[in-house]
Amino acid sequence: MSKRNAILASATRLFSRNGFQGTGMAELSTITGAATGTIFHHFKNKEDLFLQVLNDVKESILDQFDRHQQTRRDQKGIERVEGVIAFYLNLAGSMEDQFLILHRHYPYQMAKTNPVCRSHLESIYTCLLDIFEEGIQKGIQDGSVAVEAPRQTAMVLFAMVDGIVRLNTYRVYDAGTLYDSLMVACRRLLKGGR
Amino acid sequence: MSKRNAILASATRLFSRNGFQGTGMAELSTITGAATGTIFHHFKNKEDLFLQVLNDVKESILDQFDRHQQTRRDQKGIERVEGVIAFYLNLAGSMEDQFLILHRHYPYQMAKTNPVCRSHLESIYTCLLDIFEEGIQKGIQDGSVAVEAPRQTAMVLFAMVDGIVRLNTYRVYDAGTLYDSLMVACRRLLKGGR
DNA sequence: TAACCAACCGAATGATCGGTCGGTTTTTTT
DNA sequence: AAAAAAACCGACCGATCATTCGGTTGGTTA
Repeated sequence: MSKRNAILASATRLFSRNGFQGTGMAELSTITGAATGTIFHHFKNKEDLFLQVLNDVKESILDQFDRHQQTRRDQKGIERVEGVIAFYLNLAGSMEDQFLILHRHYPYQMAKTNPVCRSHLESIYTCLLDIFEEGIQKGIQDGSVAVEAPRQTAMVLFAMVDGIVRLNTYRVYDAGTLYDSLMVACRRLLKGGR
Repeated sequence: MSKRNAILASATRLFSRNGFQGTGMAELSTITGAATGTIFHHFKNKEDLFLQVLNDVKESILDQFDRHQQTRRDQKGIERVEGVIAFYLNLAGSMEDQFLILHRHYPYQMAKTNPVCRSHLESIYTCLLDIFEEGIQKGIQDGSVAVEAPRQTAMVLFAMVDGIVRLNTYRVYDAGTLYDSLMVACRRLLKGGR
């Protein structure tokens, strides 16, 4: 692996575990075996490095979901939504570091002043919400979903799923057993009262 | 106001806005007008200061919810839950700094090694989940709520509400218009399929 | 082979960090 | 009023921070 990629990989892990301010270039240098000079040869500063990491996070997450969207196109709307949720929960487990970066506060703080950062975050959330909404829309058409406002419902649904992932990450409570309850809640929410 | 309280108040604001590592004692000294020596006279170090802040956050949030629980005891279960959600959303707006600290990552990281920190966080989440669950239990008894697992449902409900608050804080999307959708989702979720 | 260039190195830099300490002022106690 | 205690001050400390810079290396091009 090239030094540049090694730096990016380790930076992803450090940023996710220790945050932006908690990650030191000296530490990164030790772990990767690259001199500090080398790091700054490839990335113009710490913020630039973080943006590259965020860009990779964006691309890998979007890539995963795009690939998932290609499968099982024959399912009913409600089944697609349930499939997306299951995929989301699974991905949050297998791409822990990437999701942890998104669950930290720093990116959103940086997004206030840095348009590149903001753009990455918007791309990710737009993609995720679109996927949820698409399933809902399809469900409305085939009768498997009964809601009035698809976009808002997609947001509420996303907030719920992502909230569960967070509860699980924080480990204040064991939320690992909540997946079934989450699915039940999803079905009730979409099939609607009455 | 005493210097100690001024330090605590400013520390709450700084920790919530800039995080633990992003908050400097020199900055805190400038803002409060207290010399750095004074800060360390009242708090033995930065971590201790943070724990005091977190303790205040815990006490004020628990106090607010305890007070809210004393009101409208005649309501049906479903109405109580809806009232709690409305109160939660309202509180997240009026106690922005306190909620922001809870939505940051640092406290949960610190909780892994610091039992005092962990205890504060557990108190808060236990209280909140108990309140949600209590409403659900009452609803099951009076027939206004139909779910099978009250505790798990309380967690899912909490994840949903807190997720909406986060979406609103991050401001990647305007979630301010989601409160109605959230209430609809809550009702569907509790009144059940069929 | 000479010139070039990107990758790489690590010592050095100034700024900033959390934290200390000896001393002064203010408040409380007696 | 005297003494004790608590609050407060700010210069100072060593460590660590992100970043710089002059120089070396190894492969590619002219």
